[in-house]
Amino acid sequence: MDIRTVAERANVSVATVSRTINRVPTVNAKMAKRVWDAIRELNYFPNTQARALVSGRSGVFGLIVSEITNPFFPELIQGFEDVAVENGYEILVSSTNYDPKRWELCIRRMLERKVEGVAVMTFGIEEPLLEQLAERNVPLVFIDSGPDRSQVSLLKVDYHHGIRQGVQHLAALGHRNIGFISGPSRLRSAHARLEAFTQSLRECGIPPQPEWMIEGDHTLEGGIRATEQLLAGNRLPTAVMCSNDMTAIGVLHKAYRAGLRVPADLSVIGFDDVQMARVMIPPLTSIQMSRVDLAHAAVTALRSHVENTAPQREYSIDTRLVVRESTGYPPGAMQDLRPADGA
Amino acid sequence: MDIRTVAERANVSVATVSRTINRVPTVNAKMAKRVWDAIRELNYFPNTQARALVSGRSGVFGLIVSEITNPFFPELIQGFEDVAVENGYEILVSSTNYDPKRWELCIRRMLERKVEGVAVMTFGIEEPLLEQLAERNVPLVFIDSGPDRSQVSLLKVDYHHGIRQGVQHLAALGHRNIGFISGPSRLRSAHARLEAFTQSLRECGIPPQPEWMIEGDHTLEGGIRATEQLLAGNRLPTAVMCSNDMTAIGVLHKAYRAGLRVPADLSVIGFDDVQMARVMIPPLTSIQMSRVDLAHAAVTALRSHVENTAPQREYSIDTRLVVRESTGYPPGAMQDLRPADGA
DNA sequence: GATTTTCGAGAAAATGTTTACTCGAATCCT
DNA sequence: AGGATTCGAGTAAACATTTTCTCGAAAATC
Repeated sequence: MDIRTVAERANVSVATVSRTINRVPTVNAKMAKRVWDAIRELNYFPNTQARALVSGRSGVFGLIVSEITNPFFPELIQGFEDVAVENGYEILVSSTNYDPKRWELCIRRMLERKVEGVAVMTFGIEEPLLEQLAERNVPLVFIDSGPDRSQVSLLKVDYHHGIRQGVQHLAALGHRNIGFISGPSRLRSAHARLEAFTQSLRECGIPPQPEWMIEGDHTLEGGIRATEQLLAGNRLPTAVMCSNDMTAIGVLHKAYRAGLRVPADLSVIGFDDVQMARVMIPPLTSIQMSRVDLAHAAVTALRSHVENTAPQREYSIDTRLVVRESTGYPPGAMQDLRPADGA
Repeated sequence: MDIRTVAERANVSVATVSRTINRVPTVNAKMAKRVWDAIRELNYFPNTQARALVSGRSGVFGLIVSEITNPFFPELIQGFEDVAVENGYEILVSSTNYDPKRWELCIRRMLERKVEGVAVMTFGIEEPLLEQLAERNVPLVFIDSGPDRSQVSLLKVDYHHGIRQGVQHLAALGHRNIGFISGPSRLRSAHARLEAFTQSLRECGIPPQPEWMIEGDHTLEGGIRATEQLLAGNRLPTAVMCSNDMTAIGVLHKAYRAGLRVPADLSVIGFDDVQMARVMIPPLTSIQMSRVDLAHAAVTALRSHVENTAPQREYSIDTRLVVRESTGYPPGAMQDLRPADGA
């Protein structure tokens, strides 16, 4: 069944059917009704590929994420899907798993399916591979930083705000010895978070301690390893901030293994505020970065490029501290804030 | 740049280029080389929409999941993506969030993009909506149960094996009072799990206690609520099995809130064995159902339908117990298995 | 060596849309 | 009222492929 069938049934030309479907205003209301009736009766819907072929527009946005199994990303994907579909776009999700081979496949898939724009929501970026997209003038959106070029937008995350809130929170509780487990150092965003941390530390008059700045990799295992490293040192910080929640969960786990009580012996702050943070034991204090905002901004940016309505180059995403129970007074402060029961 | 450009460059006809790309065996090796060279030099790749349009094959498989934010699903999606892409298919993922409105949108998206098959990996199924897919002869795969029709395959999960292992494990530890938090009762799979549980219980000579069979909804909140219900009763079981890991994590959380130690006061077993189970506090004993197996079987089933190579109607997926530390002797057994330190 | 068969490459139709162009009718202006 | 203009619907070209058919040349048969 195709548009011709509908045309015959409605006694109009195929062009009229097409115009009706695409809501071209010149079509007579009476005919439009005939067409819509025919469409409903036949349960017809247009063939996307034919449409895409002739119009040169696939109606698909690509979304590249680091790894779909990190709970941060599903929440992002969900948001992206929702707002994309709402605006009539389909999405093509692909995860790189930090593997260059997969990166290549990813890009290739995007290219083959002729996506109209790609949101690169991974934190590590393989610049040379993205060239292929840029070459073909595919609009792109990045988090934090990307090539400065037309057709490219940036989602600037205000790491500083949330991280400063976190540091101040810890400082207010009396912590002076605060560690940080960063993401992979080659990642700009990981660097930015670390930078925000040390700067916030200085603002609070606390000198950063290099021995407590550990490089993680944004995974559970990375968090566990980093904690081991911390435990192996001669002095332990009383609090540790993490570059993401998975890392923080790894820390929680290793602390439990090592018999360290959180927050009595060690306060922990995560970053992202994934759903799971709420039910960790203890519930994880974390810095929230809204996946919905991120997704919304990404789709908006992409849309504004393809439908070129004054494309904005930068969107800003803010972060804020969510205090739960993985942070408390440092050991020796002679107090324990942990409530007996809560929500 | 299109196939014509390649044809000119290679000095052959477009038909030959097409045949070369599609590896039709009749094309002369020498010409094929010329074509491949041209393709490489031009960095050409075929237009998927045109291809799909004429061949009537989109090369896309749909994947419908319940909710992408339940960690079970991302792992499944990842597996599905991997094996689909490996076989030259693209995937279109959509999540229903248990919302009939979204179900409808889901199906519509699948239909519009002309998917060649759909894996319905959600546990609740909206039969009437799926009619639309069946009508158009789209091959389908379901978990557990679905309409008995040609073009439909089933992934039969052997719940019994894993659940029996779980019950036996608990019984061996000395538990006689075992609760179960099921999924929504209208879900066949939830029912199947509950069934497997009560049967296993009987096999161990333990009479099932209706007051300890609580209906959850496969979410964190459901697990929390179910535990509250359990706590409100006059007798507490010494162990509780859950229909999925999210529920179990909710139980862990609520137990922590209520000051119940796991496993000293209450043993907990999950189902699915999501990645996160390993790092729960304490690490969660769970019944594993391999996402990779599931994904693999789903794609295999779909492929065998579209490439109709003797489509198999049923695939069986097994489950097995993974013992961690959320299970131990029941209170009063005067022993504590919890190790001082571990991995 | 002539006729038939096989083989492989090219020409062209077909796929389901959109959209520029065409063209008749209706409206408008003088 | 008659010509110009506007309006809206239909015709057909275009999109990038695949695939059927065609057809010439080479191979095989007698």
